[in-house]
Amino acid sequence: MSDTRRLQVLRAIVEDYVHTREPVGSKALAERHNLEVSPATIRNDMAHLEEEGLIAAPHTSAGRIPTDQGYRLFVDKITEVRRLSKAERRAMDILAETADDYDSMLEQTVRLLAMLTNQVAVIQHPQHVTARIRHVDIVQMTPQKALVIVILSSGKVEQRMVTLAEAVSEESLHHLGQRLSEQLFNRSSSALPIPVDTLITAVEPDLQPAMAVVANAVQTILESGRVDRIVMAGTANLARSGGDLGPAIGPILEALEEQVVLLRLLHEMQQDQRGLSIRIGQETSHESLQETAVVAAEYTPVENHGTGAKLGVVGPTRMDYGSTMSTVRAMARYLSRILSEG
Amino acid sequence: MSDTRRLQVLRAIVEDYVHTREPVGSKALAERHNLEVSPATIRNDMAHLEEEGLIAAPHTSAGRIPTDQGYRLFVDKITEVRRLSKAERRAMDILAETADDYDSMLEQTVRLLAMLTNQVAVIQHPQHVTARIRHVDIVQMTPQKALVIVILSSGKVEQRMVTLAEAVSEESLHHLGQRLSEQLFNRSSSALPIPVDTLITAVEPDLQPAMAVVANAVQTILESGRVDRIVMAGTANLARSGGDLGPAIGPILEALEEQVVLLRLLHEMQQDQRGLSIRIGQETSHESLQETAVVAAEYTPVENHGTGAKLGVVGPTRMDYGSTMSTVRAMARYLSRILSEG
DNA sequence: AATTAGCAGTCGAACTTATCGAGTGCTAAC
DNA sequence: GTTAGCACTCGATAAGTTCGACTGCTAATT
Repeated sequence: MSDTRRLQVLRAIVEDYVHTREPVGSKALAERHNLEVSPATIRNDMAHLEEEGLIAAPHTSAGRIPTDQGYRLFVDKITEVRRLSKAERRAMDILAETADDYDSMLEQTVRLLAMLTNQVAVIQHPQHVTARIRHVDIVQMTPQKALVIVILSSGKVEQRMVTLAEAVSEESLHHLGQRLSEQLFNRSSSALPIPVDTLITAVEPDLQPAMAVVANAVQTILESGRVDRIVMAGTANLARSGGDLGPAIGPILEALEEQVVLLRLLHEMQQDQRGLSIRIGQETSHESLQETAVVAAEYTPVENHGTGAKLGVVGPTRMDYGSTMSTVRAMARYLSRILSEG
Repeated sequence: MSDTRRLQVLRAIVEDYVHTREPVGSKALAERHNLEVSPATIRNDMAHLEEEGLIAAPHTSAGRIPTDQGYRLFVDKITEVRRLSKAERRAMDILAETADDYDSMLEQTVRLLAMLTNQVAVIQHPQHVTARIRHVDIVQMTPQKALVIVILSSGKVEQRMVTLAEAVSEESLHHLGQRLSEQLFNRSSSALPIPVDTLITAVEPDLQPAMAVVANAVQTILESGRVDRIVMAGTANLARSGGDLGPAIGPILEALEEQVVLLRLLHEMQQDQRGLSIRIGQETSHESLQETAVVAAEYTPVENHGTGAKLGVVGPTRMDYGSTMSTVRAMARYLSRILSEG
């Protein structure tokens, strides 16, 4: 028994099924792919594949479809990560030019990823962990309200409104901002907590209450920066991808809106040697995502592995893994590059 | 012929249909609502209503369902805007406490609105038009890159990365920021364009190229602030609301992701005397939204009518208008209040 | 003029039955 | 290890049937 032909058969099944959305039978396989053997032989192979749990038959008299394990093997051993098409490269290059601020950068990228893959795309907001404090600014909004703004080396700008116990002059606020900037400059945002007490005693007594409020706000900002967030695009692709997922689409959307689920999942996923992390069907270990697969890759502005955030797509298990994988990986590399450049 | 009873019949049809999702017949109506007339009489009324185009029968031998015009009449003349339940009030109050920065404020609100109405909720980002420049800040990121930050009186913080032709010291950048702050302070963000030339000539010659870049960035920021944006939540509710919208859900999601469509629609909608704007079915004049209705209301931090942004929900035409309308209106008022407070 | 009872007629939904054919597994021959 | 042949399975499709919820109309009633 030729073991490699079995894999060829599996590959053929996956490819055909992905393409036609219908269970594929031995005859069709023999015709469409030049395996150079008869349908009967293929049937034997299919029987083996079924025993190993790689494919399954919806009904006795129907063709076979890949199981989650089948897709897994396909993804791990069989498929090759494609090269990008010129059009895809072009789209990315164009994107690079129109990017200005941080948030819209991510937003545009996630849209592009959704378009290119025809799937739901997600990007995890980079965490602050490695970012350093670049500047702190305090702006008076009303006599008793002020906006505390923290700018990080990553280019991210965080803000928070605070209410002061009593009115503080604009100059004083500015002064406080300068103090904070000096004291916290280049401090890693993950080195917590900031020395609030020291900061307070370092200013004139009459400003100490204000400083307390403001310093706490900075602290809160840094903490909330560690909370993950996600930007998403292309949810319409879920529906468009056909009655494929059928009525399950509702729960999937719910799970996606429930960002926590996705974040946990992304967090758990380990990158393989190809620079991709993939979860298929039950591997997502989430009820509503049984019929979906997640293809993700890390992107990091610098070479600090482990803290990098992820980006990826969510689609039906029956997806074109080859092209999805390559697009996701390319997009991750691309985003890393852009972010490193500034 | 009692004209008011006809309306009662219409109301009953709308209510029953919204509740059961099934065409409602004369017999069922006579039983469930105490109209005190026989089914035959109701049939006569229904014939009239059908003539007027307010209801229609899917098949000859089926009950009637309201047409878009039927819903419209129902909304305009019949339904009353309900009061909020205690639970709803509570949810809003809790929200008020957890709000800190601008964006997450809107995000939380839109989620709450989606939850309360069980529909897709949208909030239009407030436009800058009435906001004034509060502060401009420039922070060095790398020797040749700087982040330009504009803080508006509304509390919104806008940012943009710029690349300088040649390295500029941190102090010089700061200096430029101060100049811009002074010159542009309290300038309405809609008063355009800013006097770039004047600003440039007001600084030392060696800083003029940098000033040019930076001033242009500010200009761009102010302009982009006039571009509308939308935050959205609860897309899963679209699917959950049952096969109701059926396969049409895909195009609807697409239309929603295409924010432009929604923005145009919201823009066109005029608020009625109750403080609500509603579009039903074809009134949306958008292909994919034929089966949906939009209920929106303006919210404004201050009493500058006309420039206020809108918030609302998108759902199937077959929705509970009464409760949706009240929730949307309450949320608009609530958001106005929060934003006015700071 | 409005209301009502009665009744014939319509038509989709749901159920039944029959047919068709793609696909399988098995056996025996190559 | 491969292949041809064959009996068998079973879902999908089509066609036919029944059932019942409704309607619209007419004629009687208030």
